[in-house]
Amino acid sequence: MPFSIATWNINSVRLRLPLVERLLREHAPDVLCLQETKCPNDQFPEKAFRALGYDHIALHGQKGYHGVATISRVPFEDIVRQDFCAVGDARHLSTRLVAGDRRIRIHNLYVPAGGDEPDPAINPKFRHKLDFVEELRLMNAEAEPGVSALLVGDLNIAPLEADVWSHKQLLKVVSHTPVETEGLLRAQGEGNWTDMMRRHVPEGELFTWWSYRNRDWTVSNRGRRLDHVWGSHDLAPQLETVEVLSAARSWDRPSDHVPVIARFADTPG
DNA sequence: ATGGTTGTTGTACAA
Repeated sequence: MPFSIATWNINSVRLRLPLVERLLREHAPDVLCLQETKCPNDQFPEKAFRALGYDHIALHGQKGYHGVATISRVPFEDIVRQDFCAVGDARHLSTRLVAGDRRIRIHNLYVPAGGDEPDPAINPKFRHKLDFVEELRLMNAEAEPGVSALLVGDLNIAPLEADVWSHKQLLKVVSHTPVETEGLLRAQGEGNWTDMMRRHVPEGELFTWWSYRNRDWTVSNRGRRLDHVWGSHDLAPQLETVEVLSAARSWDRPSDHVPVIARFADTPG
């Protein structure tokens, strides 16, 4: 059985429920990982997802800020919520499910944005972001024997030069500073993760986010790749496609992030 | 160099 997963920073799941429904109707991923739901668990619009065949819903929400949700057609075997940096933020949600002859652990993550000033000595939000990425180094794709792994979400860092519209102009801008990009790539390597988006599109610009602070995002195309799909190495040969739904940036009242969908083939034999 | 927009909440703050 093939397997597909979508990740999307939705920036309020209640406000943009029609957009999420459109994504599920038109692209029908097996699993959808949402970030920035900004929705307490008891107010999550579960009915709308069940109506579309997504009966299995794992939540880690909080009022007003952050919040992640994992929505699935297939049941979860296990659900874990990790409190990164022990500050009580709802920024991580881990689920495990069966897809064909595989078991897959899925980490859904929302890394702190980090504020505007890229100096941890004077900006506590940036300090928090760097600490969060440090903790991410401990998240290993091979942590569970016999279980494949995916790590998706808004990591709020664009690690490669081609992940931003101007490498030079963003070197001192939070999301693309060397301390962040090096930290993220270190976490990726130490955790035995494959960057599935770059496996599919090794070179050239690849963006998933365009600021609201440009009236028309298509004119200057000043994007960044803040959203990611990482997988355990065993899943890499199974990867068929990664699709960045850039068109969603122009949907009615859009999120500033667009969905990313990865599709995997069945294990041969 | 600066300011630009959006969502939630409350008349500020985070992104």
